[in-house]
Amino acid sequence: MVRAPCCEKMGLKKGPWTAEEDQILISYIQSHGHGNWRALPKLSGLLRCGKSCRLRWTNYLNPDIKRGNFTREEEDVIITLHQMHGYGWAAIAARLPGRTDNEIKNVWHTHLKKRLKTGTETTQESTRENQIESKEEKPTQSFSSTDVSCSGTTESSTENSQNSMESSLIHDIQEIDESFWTETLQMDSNAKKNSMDSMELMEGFSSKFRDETFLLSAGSRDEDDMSYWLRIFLQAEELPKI
DNA sequence: AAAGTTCCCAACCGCAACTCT
DNA sequence: CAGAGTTGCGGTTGGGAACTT
Repeated sequence: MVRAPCCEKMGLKKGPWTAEEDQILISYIQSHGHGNWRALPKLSGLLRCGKSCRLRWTNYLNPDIKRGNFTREEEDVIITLHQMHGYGWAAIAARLPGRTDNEIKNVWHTHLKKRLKTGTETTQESTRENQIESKEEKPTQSFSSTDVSCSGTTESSTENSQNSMESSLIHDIQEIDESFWTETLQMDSNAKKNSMDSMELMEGFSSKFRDETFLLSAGSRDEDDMSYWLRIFLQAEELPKI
């Protein structure tokens, strides 16, 4: 497969985006959508390659993106899913509404890796990080709950109660077997074919669960409540094949 | 206050998968 | 079915901000 020439084309701008460029991209997508990224720069008048436009939009300008720091719960979700998926950032991002794969990747490399390391150094559990570092063997569903809950070693007493809740959730996550992810990823693939985006997929999940009524035990729906999504994952094992 | 170092994140690169003709 | 074009993903990097000496 011959790679299509991209930014090396003369005349295309690289580097940080200016506010004007952002505005052009936003207004163009708002009025025309982004059917063809490659044609978008030409049509919108931007001196950027389509790839750069797509990245700028998906990682920064998209209004669906949740800005700001990651919550403790989000970080724990990343750690947990990472231990299951390996470096499947896109798969993890699909399960953290409003977060991008790039963002998650950055958080992992800047915070979570260290956090895990610090945690593992202070406990008897030092093997997991080594396994992760050793270039990601196939992700496995069998891991110790202490691997995750040990992260962040010096917690305040208020955080301790939160940690115990997280530990409980994480313990539940361990119960999800590989077939869940196989099926979920298959759903992702099918959803892509149907042009569903990840949010629609998640909505599909939640409405499906509501239909099944077992969401009754999952608490109230709140887009920003990571516990909600965690519970969705936990109960997804019972999801009938779509 | 200045120089050096570390941290963080937006953006780029290259590959692979997917879609279209 | 093959090949060209397009999109998505993960790895990596450049440079500004924050911190330390």
